[in-house]
Amino acid sequence: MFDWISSLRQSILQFAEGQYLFHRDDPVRNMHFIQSGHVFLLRRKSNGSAVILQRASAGSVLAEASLFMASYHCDAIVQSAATVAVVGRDVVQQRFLQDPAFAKTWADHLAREIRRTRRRAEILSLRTVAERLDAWLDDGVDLPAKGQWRDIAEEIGTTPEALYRELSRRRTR
Amino acid sequence: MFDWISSLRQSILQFAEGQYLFHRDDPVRNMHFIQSGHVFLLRRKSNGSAVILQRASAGSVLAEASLFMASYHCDAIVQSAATVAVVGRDVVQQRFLQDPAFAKTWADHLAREIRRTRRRAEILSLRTVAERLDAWLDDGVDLPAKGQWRDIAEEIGTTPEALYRELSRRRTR
DNA sequence: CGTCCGCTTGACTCAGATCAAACTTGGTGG
DNA sequence: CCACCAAGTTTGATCTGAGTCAAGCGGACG
Repeated sequence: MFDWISSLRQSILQFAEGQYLFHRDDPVRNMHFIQSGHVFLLRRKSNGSAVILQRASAGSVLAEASLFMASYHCDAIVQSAATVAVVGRDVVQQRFLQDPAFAKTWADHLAREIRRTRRRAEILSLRTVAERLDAWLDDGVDLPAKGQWRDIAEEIGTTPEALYRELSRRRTR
Repeated sequence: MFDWISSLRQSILQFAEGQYLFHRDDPVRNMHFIQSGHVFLLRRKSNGSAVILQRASAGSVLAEASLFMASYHCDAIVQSAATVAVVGRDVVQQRFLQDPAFAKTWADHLAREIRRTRRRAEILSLRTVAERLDAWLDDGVDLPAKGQWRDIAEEIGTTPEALYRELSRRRTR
C-alpha cells in the first residue's frame, strides 16, 4: 500500500480509538501513513463542536500539507483503532529534497488531496440535499452499505435524517 | 508575484471573458499562472449546471493539481479578461524533478491550496450565515470594501441578500 | 433476551432562498 | 455638468427545505 515509503526508517504504531496522534500547535515532528483504521483531522470551534477537515483511512497520508510547516493547525484523533506507520518529518523532508521520484509521488498525493477537497467544498456549496447527493454520486461512487449512511450525511454537510428522507424519496420514485 | 517561475520559459497571453483555457479531457500541455483577471475551474454536471472548483485570480496557479496528470478533469473558463503566464507542462515537470528548491516551492504551493480549500469546506459545513461569517472573519481577514461583498457571499455559500442582512444586523448591534 | 445503534417517519419550526421594489454609487456620453 | 445606465446594496414579504425533537422499528451482538 505504501511501497513508496517502505525504504524510509519508520515505526509501526497501534493507536486505540480516542487517542490523539497530535494536537493543534504541536511542532510537526512526524508524518503519519495510515495502514488501517480511521483517523480524523479536526478543528475544534470555540463552542466545543468540531469540524472534520480530513478523514484518513488505509492508504491516506495524515496531514500531508504539514510536511514543511512548523506546527499543526488542527488535531488528529483516532476514530477507530488504527495502525500507523510513523516516519520522522525530517527523514521525509530529506528524501523529498534528494529523490525526485519521491518528490513526484508526494506531489501526486497533495494533488489528489486538492482535487478531493475541492470537490467536497463544491458539493457543500450546493443548496439542497438532493443536489448534494447527486453531485456526490456523480463521482461514479455507489451508495455504500447501510451502516455508513451517517458518514455520507456528514460528508455532504447535512443531518442523517435529511439524508434518510432523500434516499427514501428516491427509493419510491 | 511569481518570482519562482520567472526563470522558466514562458509566454504572457491575454484572454478575453468567456474564452476557454482548456477543456475537460484535453491533454495537459501547459501550466497557467494568473497575473490578472479571473479564471474559473469548473465541472459541468450531468444535468447541465456547473460546479465551480477553483476561482483563480492574480497570484494563483490554475489547476496546479494537474502537473503530473494526463488530462484535465474540468474546464477552465475566463470570468473577466485575464493576463496569464503560460509555461510548458514539461518545462515545469523537468524543473520540478531537477531542482529540489523548486520542488519544495511547488509542494508548498499545493499544501497552501489544500489548507485553503479545507478551510473553505470547513466554513461551508457550518449551518448558519452568522457562523460562517464568523469563521471566515476568524482568519484575521477584515471585511473588504463594499463592492466585494457579493464575492464573500458566494465564498461562504450563501446569497448576497442573506449576507447583507447579517451585516446590517451586526452594524446595528 | 435485552440493549445499542442505525434507520424510518411524523410534527413543528425557522433560517434563509426567492422574488420584488426602492435607493446608492460610479461611470459614460452628450 | 447633468441625464442615464448598470451594478451593488438595502429592505420587505413570502415560502420552503431541512434542522430539531421525538417515537417506533429492526438487526447485531453480547
